[in-house]
Formats: sequence, structure tokens, C-alpha cells
Amino acid sequence: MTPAARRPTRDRRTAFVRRLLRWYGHHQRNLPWRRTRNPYRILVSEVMLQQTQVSRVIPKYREWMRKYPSVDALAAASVREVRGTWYPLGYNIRPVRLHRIARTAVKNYGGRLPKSREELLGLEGIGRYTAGAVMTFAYGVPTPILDTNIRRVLRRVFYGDRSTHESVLWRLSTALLPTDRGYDFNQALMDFGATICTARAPQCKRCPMRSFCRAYSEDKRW
DNA sequence: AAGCCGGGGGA
DNA sequence: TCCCCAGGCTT
Repeated sequence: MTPAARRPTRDRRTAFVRRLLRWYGHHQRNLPWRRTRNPYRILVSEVMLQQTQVSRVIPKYREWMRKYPSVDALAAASVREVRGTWYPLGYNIRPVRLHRIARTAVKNYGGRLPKSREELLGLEGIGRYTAGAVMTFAYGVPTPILDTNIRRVLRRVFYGDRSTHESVLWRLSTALLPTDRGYDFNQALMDFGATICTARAPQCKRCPMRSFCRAYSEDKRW
């Protein structure tokens, strides 16, 4: 096992968390779905955001909420109409599954979304990421998540941007998560990946992790 | 672990 | 053109 593949030291992890939360305090993005804890709204935003950029989701999220402001409203609509509203976000199975989830919620959960991670995972269209996001952002239960942004950030900072098994990154995401600030931490990780530790041309000059980032120390081109 | 599922925006 | 994007599901 190479040194870089070892579990990051505690010092490194705590420094990362502290600096990330401080950075987030000043640079967080202002996004519509951060102004609510309504599970339905959170779920819709997370499903829309699956493999889809924030900038494209924002206007569609607003339109969707005007048309389908609640689980009941969505369940009452036809699949055909719902699919039409979705266009052109892509991955068009997503609105169908969302619609099915709404009808299931009305039928089995009294119009509410399930509250446990396991139940959420049982719904088609909700995987490990989305279940964790709903738990953290809607129910306030700190739950680790791993998306494109977080995957890239953790890889670079702790493993020098080399290929890293998913299971390792999930464990790290779990180990880092501060239980008293789960919401901010998970949001911060994604903001950080989307604006500083970007896929192309990362903003290392403005990065608070630069002093201990493995990718930066191993390749100073950035 | 890999392939597939859309569609738009940026370099 | 190619790459990337707040993933999930099936093989």
C-alpha cells in the first residue's frame, strides 16, 4: 500500500473540515433549494441535479414548483404532462420515477415521503447519494454523500488525484462528516468542488486546502 | 467494474 | 469535437 493510499491522518482531516466550513461561511452559493427543508422540494431538486448542472436546474426547479407545489399536486398530474414539464433536462426516466414516488407516497405514506434512509433507498430513482441528501438536507440527519464534486475534491486533497476506489471515498466522506454541522458540511463540499476544485482549471490560487493538498503538492501546474 | 441512460454548455 | 455535469440501475 502506497503512502498516499493510507487513511488520511486525523490532523489532515480536521484541518480540511475546519477550513471548508470557514470557506463556506464566506463563499456559499445562494440556491433556491437551500431556502427550504421541505422533503418534497429537496427531493425534486436532488433528482433534477442528478448529472445535471445547477445553472440548468434552477429555472426548471422554479417552474416545477409552480406547477407541482406538493406531493399531492404531482401525484394528481398525468405522467405525460410531467414528462413534458421535465424537458429538456434529459435522462427522462427521472420525471417518471419522481411521479411514481409521489403516487406511492400518497398511497402508502399519507402523502408524505418516507423518513428513513432504507425506505428512501427502496424507491426507484433514489440511490445512495439522493437518499443521503434528503436525510441531511430535509430531515437534518447528517448522512454522508458522494457526488461528482465530492469525489473529485476528496481524491485530490487526500489521494493526489489518482484513481481511488469508491468504498474508500465513501468511508472518508463518512469519517469527515461533523455530526453537528452535517447540512453545512455536505453543502460546502459540493460548493467547493463546483467553484474552487473544479474538474478543469481548478482555482488553486484561492484554495484554502492548498497547503496540504496532495494533488497540488504533487503537481504544481495548477 | 463497466455500460447505459439525454441534453446542453463551455473550452 | 470532446468533456463535464449535486447519479441510478442493470449486467
